[in-house]
Amino acid sequence: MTRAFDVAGRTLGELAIRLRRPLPEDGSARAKGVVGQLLEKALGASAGSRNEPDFVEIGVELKTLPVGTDGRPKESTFVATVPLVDIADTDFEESPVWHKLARVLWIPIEADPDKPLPERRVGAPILWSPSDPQERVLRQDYERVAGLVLEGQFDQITGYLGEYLQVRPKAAHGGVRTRAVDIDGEFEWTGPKGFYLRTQFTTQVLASL
Amino acid sequence: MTRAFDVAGRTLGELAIRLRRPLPEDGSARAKGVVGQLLEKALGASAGSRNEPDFVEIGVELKTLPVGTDGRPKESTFVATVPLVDIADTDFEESPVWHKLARVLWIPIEADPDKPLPERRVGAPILWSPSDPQERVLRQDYERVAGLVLEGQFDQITGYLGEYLQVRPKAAHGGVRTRAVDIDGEFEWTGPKGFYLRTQFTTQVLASL
DNA sequence: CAGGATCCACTATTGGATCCCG
DNA sequence: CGGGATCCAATAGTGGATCCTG
Repeated sequence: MTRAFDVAGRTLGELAIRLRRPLPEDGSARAKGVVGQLLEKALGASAGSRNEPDFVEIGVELKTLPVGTDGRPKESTFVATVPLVDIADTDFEESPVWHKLARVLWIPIEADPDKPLPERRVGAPILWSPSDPQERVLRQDYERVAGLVLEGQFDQITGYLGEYLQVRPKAAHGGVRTRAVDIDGEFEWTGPKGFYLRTQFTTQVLASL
Repeated sequence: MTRAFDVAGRTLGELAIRLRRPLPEDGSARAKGVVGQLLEKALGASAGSRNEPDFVEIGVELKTLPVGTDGRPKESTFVATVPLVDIADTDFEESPVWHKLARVLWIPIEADPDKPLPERRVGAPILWSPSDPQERVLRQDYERVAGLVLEGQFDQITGYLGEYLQVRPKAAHGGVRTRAVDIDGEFEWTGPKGFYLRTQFTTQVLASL
């Protein structure tokens, strides 16, 4: 938290120079993900861990959150890939989704598309855990999807499902196929998918503070 | 209710013929309001009453409600004109808004824009009164507007105000001006306004049945 | 003009598609 | 490919403008 408050108020340009990392001028499609990775470095997150929080020792996941001039999130938040092969074996408590959402350090980032990336400022950090009601809804959303995966109903898994947690494609482009296991244990090809938090939900999280 | 159930399921064309009233073919801008007036005749509403329910004797207001193929309302519902001169003297209980909303006979009407007006069907009637929580919100929305009218803050009265009840222009066109009284008792010119129920709210009303 | 309403241009939302880095 | 995300075309929503009848 000390490190997080230290970067609060600084521009992305300042952070990039300090860390000797390149930073594109514009916040266009060419910059997807770079801000998240810049903040990981800036806060000293353990990089490259799999299905584990960014700060393994303290069980904290780092998430940057693009916010508009009104302070509200502009986009949904990627949480984790949907396991299309072995979701059967993971209860919610043991799922990557829960591991990542149990404790999140939210870092709001200015995201006015007209403002050059280096000039955008980092906001005040928020260390958050789901409330009990929030956890219940997240679990319900997760289990609904898990059930459909188990039944091999991959086509019924669309972005419309889920109150807080939704499922959307997660790939370089729509043509990417990955293997999944249907209810009979047979392989099937389908598009890779990811769990995302709806913007509505992260708006609610920020507003409650 | 007997009359209302009698017209349920019939087409607007059937009603028009029976009542010997003309009915435009298309549901375009040229037909605004005609369906409401057709149903008034069909159900024998007392016509031309001022700030009183359509069925004065039993205190029931008739409202047609355009619904899509999914059965949900497609438009907001006009309730009453905003009194810009003498709202000061009317508490919510004595207001035209409350007089009209205390008991409403909702008549859903098919409103697929591609379907000719005479072919559209009348739905099952719903006799409704606000629940206590609904009434509280309606009162709050009303009183907020009443307060602004009393202060002469006519420009602050926009469609954004109100959870269930909103205020929108009510005139033949934007250039129409009417007289209002400001906080000092002076006359001022402003656009005529009306109270409307948000589509969200009437959706909730229909869904609760 | 008042009562009965809908039209529609614009904004907000969003779900599917896409992009960067190592 | 997996982890970090945003883009954007299409849809849904809404507030101001407008239209009919008597």
